[in-house]
Parts: sequence; C-alpha cells; structure tokens
Amino acid sequence: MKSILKKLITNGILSPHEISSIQIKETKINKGTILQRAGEPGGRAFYVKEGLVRAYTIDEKGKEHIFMFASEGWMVSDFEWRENAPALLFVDCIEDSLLEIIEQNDIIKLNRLFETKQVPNQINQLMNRIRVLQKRIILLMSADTLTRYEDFIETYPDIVQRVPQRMIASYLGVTPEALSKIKSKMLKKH
Amino acid sequence: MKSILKKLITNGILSPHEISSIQIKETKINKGTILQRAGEPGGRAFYVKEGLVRAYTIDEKGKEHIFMFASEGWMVSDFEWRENAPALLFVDCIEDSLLEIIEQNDIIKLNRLFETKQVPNQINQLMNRIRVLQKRIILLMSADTLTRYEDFIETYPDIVQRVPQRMIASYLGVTPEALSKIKSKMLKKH
DNA sequence: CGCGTGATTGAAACCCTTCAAGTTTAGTGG
DNA sequence: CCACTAAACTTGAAGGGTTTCAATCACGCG
Repeated sequence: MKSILKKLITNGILSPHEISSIQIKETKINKGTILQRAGEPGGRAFYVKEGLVRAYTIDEKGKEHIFMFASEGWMVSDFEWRENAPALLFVDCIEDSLLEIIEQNDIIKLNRLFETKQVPNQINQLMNRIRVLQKRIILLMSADTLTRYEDFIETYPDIVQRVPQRMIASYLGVTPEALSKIKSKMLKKH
Repeated sequence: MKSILKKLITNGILSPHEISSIQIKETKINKGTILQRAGEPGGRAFYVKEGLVRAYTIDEKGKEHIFMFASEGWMVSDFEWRENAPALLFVDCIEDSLLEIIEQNDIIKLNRLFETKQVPNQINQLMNRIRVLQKRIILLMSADTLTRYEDFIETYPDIVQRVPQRMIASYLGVTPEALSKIKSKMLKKH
C-alpha cells in the first residue's frame, strides 16, 4: 500500500530500502487549516488525494493572490526546498482534504539520493525554471509596473543593456509608452 | 568534445552508445533569424552558448508578448514536444548567436530512451507544470480579464463549482468586483 | 544628409481599482 | 423551521493607471 506521491517521485530509481527511508504522511486536514506560511522555513510538498487546496501570496496591502488550486491528483509545492529557505507561498485547505505530505528534510534526503544515483540534473534545471515562472506569475498578479521593472533590472541587469526598451516593456506586459513614462517618473524621484 | 546541452540532458543516465544516437547541432545564427514559429509543428529546444534569444507570442492584434529572454547558458523551449504538436511560441535571435539545437524527433527519441530507463516520471510532472505556468503567464500578459475567465472555466470547470468567486478573481488577478461586472456583461450578451 | 527605428510626450478613452452601499446567500442558534 | 447574522456577491460613482493614437524628438546608418 504505497503512497501515490512516493510512486510519483521514486519511480524506478530508488531501491525499496532507500524508498523506505522517505516518510510520507497521509493526513486528513480540515477546511481552513493553513499548511504553510510564506516567510517561514520548512517548505513542504503536498499531494492532494481528496479535497481542494490553494497556494497563494499576500501582498503588502494584505491582498491575497492565488497562485494555484490543487484538487484530487494534483501536487502543490513552491519548490523552495533549500535548507532553512523561507517558503514563498501560503498553502491552505479550501475543503476538508486528504493529503500526502512530505516534510522538507525528506525532500532534501530525496535530492541527495538522486544525486548519488546521478539522476540527470535536468530535474534541477526544470525545478529552477518552475521557480522562475512562479515568481513571474506572482509579480504579474501582485506588483505594479514600476516594481516589476525594478525587479527586472535587478534580476537581469545584462539583458537591460542588450535589448531595446520596447522589448523590456513587452516582457513586463505593458506598452513601450507606459514603460517610458515610468522611467521618467523614476528620474523625477531624484 | 561533448555539447553542453547533451551533458545537461543525458547526464549519468544514458550509455555512450545511446547518447551518440542523439544529434545536437551547434549552429551560428544571425540576429533577427526566426528559429521557431508559433502554430507550426516541430518544436525544438535551444541552448544558448553565445548571444541572446527571445521567446514570445503574438496576440490577435499583432502585439508581441515576450515570454522569456535567454542569454549565455540558458535554454529556451516551449516544451511542446508531442509529435506534430504546433509550437506555442515564436523564438528568434536578438543578437548573432551560437546555439545548440535539438530537433523534435531527437527530443522524442530521448524521451523514449528515458522511458525504457524508467527515469522517474517526475520529469513529466515537472514539464507539465511548466507548460501550465507558461500558459498562465502568456494569458496574464496578452489576454483581457474576460478571456482569462472563460479560459479558466474551460480549463478548470470543477474548480469553478467548488470555490467562491472572489477566489477565482484572485486567481485571475482582478478584484471580486471586476469579476462580478464581467459576469453580468457575459449575461447581457445572450 | 535623409531616412527609419526607437524613445518620448501629451490627450482622450478605457478598464480596473477603490470605496461605499445594497442585495443575496449560507450557516447557526433559538 | 424560522430568524438572525456573517459572508459573499452585486451595483454604482469616483479616481488612477494603462492603452491607444498622434506628434515630436533622438540616434545610427546607408
């Protein structure tokens, strides 16, 4: 009676002994229970067997931005699994749910096992990509254009130098005119 | 003298013989060259050794929305690799570039090799997730709220039934009031 | 020099947010 | 089962930011 999440993650790669060192708790969770808080360390992964879960951020104005819903068969995680790294997302139950939960230390253990197996670091590449896309979505939903522009400059300083402004605008999701006006607003601040 | 992309993808899993069956062309591409067109089959993967590449969509008004830039060391692909599936993104060179390119049939071959190796389908899970996030970003940048709402209903009909409207609004990136007004606008259409 | 592309600026229109009030729905306790 | 209350949804008006459109400016290149 193996957990679905275990099957998903260890499929074919790990020996039964190795697999048995990973704990996956199946837990009933009541509607409204908060499973993870942004900013607190100990990011986990949740597999939804029954019920409905959401992952979201809260911006500085206190407004919630839902990053994803997860119903039966979906997995939720913000992929922030470096030791002591603060979670990026809040996760809570919208309905009474039955979840499989992997704690962070088990995820880290899993990653180490994969490393010794030389599982392709393609997996790391993909998880990195997911984190980047995740951040982009959160910014698109919760940050104004100025903030997104400042973040872009900070994250990709080299790109800023190499592409025309209109392409940066196109990346930020605004017109070239809007970006131009934002830049002049930035100058006036000084 | 192995390609970086090959190392990235096959690392530790495939035998030299298997690896040799995968072709990765290293190619110089001129600034402005279009590498892939949305809608056309034959999605590929590009690894940027030198230069700068962008991936983008074009909406029905002809406006470009840049999904990502890729400079030295980055990989670009829309992960649409099912046989004959139309590409989702345009890809072109912003600067003269040196790229490693894997054609679609080689990607498919690679996936089959991984399957026989029982590489964890975690990889498929992650790629799926990436496709979902990718679509979300494109919609956030290029589609108005009504379109995003209609897409949400179509994509997650069960979720619509199970969560309050304000959460759907929060997922779509608008206020509950705005979503309410959009719904009444939809009713007037009929 | 003249041309084309990209960036800037301004004005009007549009959509969304914010705030406030009113209405509906759902859940709880009498 | 009804009554009450809280939460959710709707609707309207005012304000803000962005888009759109148009004109102008700046720059590099043939």
